Amino acid sequence: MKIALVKTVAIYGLFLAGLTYLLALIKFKFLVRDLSVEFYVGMVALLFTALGVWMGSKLVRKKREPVEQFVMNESARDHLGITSREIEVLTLMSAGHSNEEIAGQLFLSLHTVKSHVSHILSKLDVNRRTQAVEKARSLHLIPKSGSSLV
Amino acid sequence: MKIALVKTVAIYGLFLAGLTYLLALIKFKFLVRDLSVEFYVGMVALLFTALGVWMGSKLVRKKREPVEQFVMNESARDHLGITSREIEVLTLMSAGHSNEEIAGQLFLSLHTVKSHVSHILSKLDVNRRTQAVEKARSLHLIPKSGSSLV
DNA sequence: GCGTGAATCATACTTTGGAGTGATGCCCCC
DNA sequence: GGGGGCATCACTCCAAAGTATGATTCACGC
Repeated sequence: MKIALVKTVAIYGLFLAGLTYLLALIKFKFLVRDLSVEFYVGMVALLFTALGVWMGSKLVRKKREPVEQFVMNESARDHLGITSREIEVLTLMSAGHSNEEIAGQLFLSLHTVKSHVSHILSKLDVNRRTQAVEKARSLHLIPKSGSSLV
Repeated sequence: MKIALVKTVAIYGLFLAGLTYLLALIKFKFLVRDLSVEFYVGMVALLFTALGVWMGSKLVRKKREPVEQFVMNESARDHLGITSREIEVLTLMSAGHSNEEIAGQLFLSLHTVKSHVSHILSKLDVNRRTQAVEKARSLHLIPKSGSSLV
């Protein structure tokens, strides 16, 4: 994470240096002091401002993008003793599926699904599936609504 | 919204112009062509890059901050014909409350709550409360989980 | 090899949810 | 002043969810 940031900054730094050199070169090769210095400076300022905006937005976006994607809160899961199979059931529950639909999708009997759901409810210390989904989301055991899963 | 953005850009543009003028002035007043042009250009480039980064991050942040807070999707609500009372029930449903609990909190009979819930389900075109909550969230009829409400 | 725990399926039972239908009072609007 | 939508309450019926308890199989670890 931190290394990637430093690398990005370094790359932009090198890019900046190269661009500066190039500009100076162009000035001496082709413009030969004929153009006003103010105009030249203005061009440089514009160019580097644009570069700065680009670089800044790139850095900011790098910092924010990972917030969107889901990472499982493993410690909470382990602490509550919730198994991977229960997470599967929980995920389908959160999509609004009935026990019977979950049974169909996971190739289980309705009994087994009910058993899993019961365990989930007791482990999350709630007594309704809707509450279980709420709690699981707030504990980052399952993604927020709207996220796509396989 | 859009006006504020334009205003911000205009202010930064003016600031840029002023800074350019100031730099040119300084060059002619005090450095008098003694310093190498490359060094001068480098300074300008650095300064304006920094300005660009600042400006860029400012603009990006302006765009992202309001995303956090909840705004009701009025058009969707009106289009589906969902009433304010139904939104109240929906909100409590989304917190995982049972019909009886909702009845208690809103000082209603269980029958009335069931009636509201039925209307909500048919208006949202679903047949389970968990799905209704999912759909209502995705339509921005109710806040995402974790948001605080009165 | 024996205990432990996950995953599976089962039976029996209670509670909650949801569909269908209908009634009443209220307010707004033509 | 009558129709329409909303909010409220009511009753029935069936489906789904949840509780309780327990059996079986399998894998893992000491």
